[in-house]
Amino acid sequence: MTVTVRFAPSPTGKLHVGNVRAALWNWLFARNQAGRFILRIDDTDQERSTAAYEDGIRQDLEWLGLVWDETFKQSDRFGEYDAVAEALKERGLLYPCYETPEELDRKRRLQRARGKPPIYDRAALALGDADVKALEAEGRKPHWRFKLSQGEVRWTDLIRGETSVDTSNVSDPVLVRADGVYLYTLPSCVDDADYKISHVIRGEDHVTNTAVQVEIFSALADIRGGASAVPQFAHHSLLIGADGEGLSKRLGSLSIEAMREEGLEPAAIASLLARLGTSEPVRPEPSLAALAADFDFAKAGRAPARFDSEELASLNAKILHETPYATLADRLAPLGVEEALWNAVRGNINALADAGEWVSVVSGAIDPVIEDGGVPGAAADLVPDGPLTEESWSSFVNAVKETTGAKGKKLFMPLRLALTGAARGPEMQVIFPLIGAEKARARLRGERA
RNA sequence: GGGCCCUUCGUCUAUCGGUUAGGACGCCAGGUUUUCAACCUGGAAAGAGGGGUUCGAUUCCCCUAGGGCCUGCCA
Repeated sequence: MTVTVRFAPSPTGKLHVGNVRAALWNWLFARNQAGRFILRIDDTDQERSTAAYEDGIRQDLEWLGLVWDETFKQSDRFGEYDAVAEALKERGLLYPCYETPEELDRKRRLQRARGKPPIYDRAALALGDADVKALEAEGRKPHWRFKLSQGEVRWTDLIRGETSVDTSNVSDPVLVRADGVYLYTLPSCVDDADYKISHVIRGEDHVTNTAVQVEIFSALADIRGGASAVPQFAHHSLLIGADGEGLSKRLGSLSIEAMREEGLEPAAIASLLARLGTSEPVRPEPSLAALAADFDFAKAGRAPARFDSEELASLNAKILHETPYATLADRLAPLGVEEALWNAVRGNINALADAGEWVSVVSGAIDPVIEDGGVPGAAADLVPDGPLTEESWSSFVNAVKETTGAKGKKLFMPLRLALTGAARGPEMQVIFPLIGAEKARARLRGERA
């Protein structure tokens, strides 16, 4: 059986670290198993779904390199859902309820106040024909709930091991809203079955949903007469913030779009999210292939893992440090960064855009920083003539040392400041020849050059 | 309130009753770079607390504490 997985975002918001981790794990598992990765857009709620969010999601996934083998939208499949819903109604597994949201809310409050779990009381099941007529006469439209077995649902979770949920602790889920909109539960099962999804990989926030959906898969198999096609499940732990608090409340700054705009490399994001919370050490991996190669559910931990954006920043720098010019040429060239400059500065930058700042140092004009004219002034006359090489720097510095008597930091820092205008940067040995003798002399004299 | 899950260095984790409790990242120190970064070497650093079970518990059981998730006509 070929492995088929899906990532199913709702286009009602942006992708963030949490859901992109689910996408990544699905993608990596598919790649590891030579399987297929499907992108499904869960847009049954046409009111809340927007084309802009959908485009954004696709753009983010492509940027990360999570290419899909197939994609579809749930809004194109209402006919399938309708057919299943009708069949469920015929079997009495999908029943109409007439409570308003306010009434349901009141019931739940009451149950809590009495120390009882807020589980739907199935009052609608006791309604007679006359009751229903009266309700409909009031103008009420029903919403539809799936009748749970109220038994134990078990599965062997690829991450959590033997897992069971007693569905008597769960309210019968609403599958269809009063306005006719399908909630995510039913379409998801229908699609998973129709697209032969073999593994459902998602966060542990879906564990109870899984129990419910396992029952729906059974009903589905019953309706369609085939063997039950319940996928395998893998529920990964969720991410929490570096401070140990849940991530869900403040995902704004953690959107993939924001990270892209900050200049983070997709490989850095993937390197962290693929292995955070696993026993595999997080290390910079420039390619998704390497991450896919050792992807294994057995390495996943069950405890929530902390997501730290500083860790991401440091991974980003390390990945840049080892990336050759050719790989990034299409992004570096527009910044005016040529290969020699890239090789000179890449070990010293945190974000790709930082390389652009060195362009003006080597080929543009900068204002030199002269704190004490002594060393630079003497050095200006000692800059060798002609083209500079990597050897030029040490002979130049030695000459300055002999002339001025300065050494160590007092020798070096004034030269760096005058020549580059900054207190830190790549090795002067490589940056000096790129600056060239002419600019070097001018800057050492304190002139803008 | 109820249900489920979790708890080993700062962080992610290994250990499947007997270990000097290992690794990675970070941190600290030294080296190197005549500076910073990078790099190299070394070092410090952990079983939440309390009860059991056992010859022996980080490991198995219970309680407590702490954390996460669910408890929607969201996904």
